[in-house]
Amino acid sequence: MTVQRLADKAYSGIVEIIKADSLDVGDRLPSESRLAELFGISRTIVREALVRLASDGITEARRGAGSFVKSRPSDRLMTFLPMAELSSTLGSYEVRFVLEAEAARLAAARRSPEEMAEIQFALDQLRAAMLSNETADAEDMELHRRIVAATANPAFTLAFDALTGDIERVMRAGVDISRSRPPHVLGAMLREHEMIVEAIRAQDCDGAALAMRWHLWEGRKRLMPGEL
Amino acid sequence: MTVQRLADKAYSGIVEIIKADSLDVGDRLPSESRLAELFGISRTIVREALVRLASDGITEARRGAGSFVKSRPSDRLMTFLPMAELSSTLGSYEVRFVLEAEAARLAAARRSPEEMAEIQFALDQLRAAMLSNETADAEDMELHRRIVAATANPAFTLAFDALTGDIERVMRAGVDISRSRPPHVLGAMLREHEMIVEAIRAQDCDGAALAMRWHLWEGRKRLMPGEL
DNA sequence: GTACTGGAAGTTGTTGGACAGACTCAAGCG
DNA sequence: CGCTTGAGTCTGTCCAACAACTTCCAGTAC
Repeated sequence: MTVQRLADKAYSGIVEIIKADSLDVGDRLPSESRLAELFGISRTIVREALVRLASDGITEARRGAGSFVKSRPSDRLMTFLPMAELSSTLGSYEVRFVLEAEAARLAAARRSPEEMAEIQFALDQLRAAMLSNETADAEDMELHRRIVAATANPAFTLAFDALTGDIERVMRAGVDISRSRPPHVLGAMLREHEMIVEAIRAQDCDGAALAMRWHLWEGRKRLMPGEL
Repeated sequence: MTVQRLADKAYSGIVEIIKADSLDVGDRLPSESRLAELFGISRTIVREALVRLASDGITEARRGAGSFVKSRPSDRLMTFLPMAELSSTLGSYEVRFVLEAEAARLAAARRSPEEMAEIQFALDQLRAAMLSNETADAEDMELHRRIVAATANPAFTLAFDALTGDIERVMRAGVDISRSRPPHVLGAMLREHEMIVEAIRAQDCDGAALAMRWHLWEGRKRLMPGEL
């Protein structure tokens, strides 16, 4: 895929160092000069690798002090996947239950004629693929995505893309799901939070869901008082 | 927050160029030397910015040819937001309703003592921040994230991070929420899809949600027959 | 003994120049 | 017209140096 430039090798080399020496979060990496010497490349290239590592949130450079581990890359490469493989396919369904069921409801309410046509087309494609091929994963996914898209709510699509692993789409979409801050009704907000936490502590499932729904509803009202 | 190093300025400068000159996907950027001259900095620093832009999937460098636009940053910064600004903050709430309410329910059921302690800690932090500062957005977000994390389901966390714009975390997580294909019970599967589409066509909201839930449930049973 | 000061050493940030390898494009040749 | 060739351009890599900053310790003042 990617051409293995020297900077790429340096990148994985540094990741390797973090894993092999089991450097913890906050630990200091060898200096740029040292790494350059170690890999037999120039410091310039080591810097390029470090810039990318920093951009990926794995390391952090402090001028005059050194580069430090910010989050361990092994967390995603080793610990995370194997352990959670099963539970995440299962877990993915868990999320899709609530997400896509609601998306289907909204799609039914809001779909435009054009979106309906696209959904129908995706269904036809799926039918054709199923009859001819053995697998029709792509068509299946496409139909689901069309339905989600018909909610006319980009946030739904965003969540769906994230769940189905379409990271590229996620990045291309609106990243700043604006975090506009509500006015200072801090007291009420804090109380709502406390109610949620209390329900979770008490393992009161319905109570927790209800409190969260209430909190989000109030937050939305605070954010845009006009809208209903 | 971030110290404005020269490379950071170069990064936004290049983004600015792409937007201002409305460079399209596939168009070529000015050469590194030209950019260096333009910004009044050395080529090395321009390269650092380009490395990050490439790592972010915005540009792509081809040796001997130049750097090219791979995906327009304006798509997320300009085109997307202004049009959908209101609807996406509102829309974000719509999704969070269903997602976080269910997350709170699961968190209540599954939280470990450690996770409960973390949730409590986040709440304390939020309280402290609210009393001292004007804004406590970060603490608010952190509390919500802790609750979602207590579902013990990485897919929930993934969707949450995507919705709150924490793309870095999304990418760091396990990207391949494996798309293991169910065995070929194609006939049943197709019929379920048709029911969903039919409900959406008829604008039968509850029917659509129900059909989708049914479909996902059956799909999960097909995927792992043992698990209930 | 303790607290402050100063400086030396080490590290990242930035610069300018240099060369190799790869691509582009057009002039020139068959 | 089609192909080759070569000049010009561009990215990839290296080097040597200086600036700005942090860390740490020795030495001094109290």
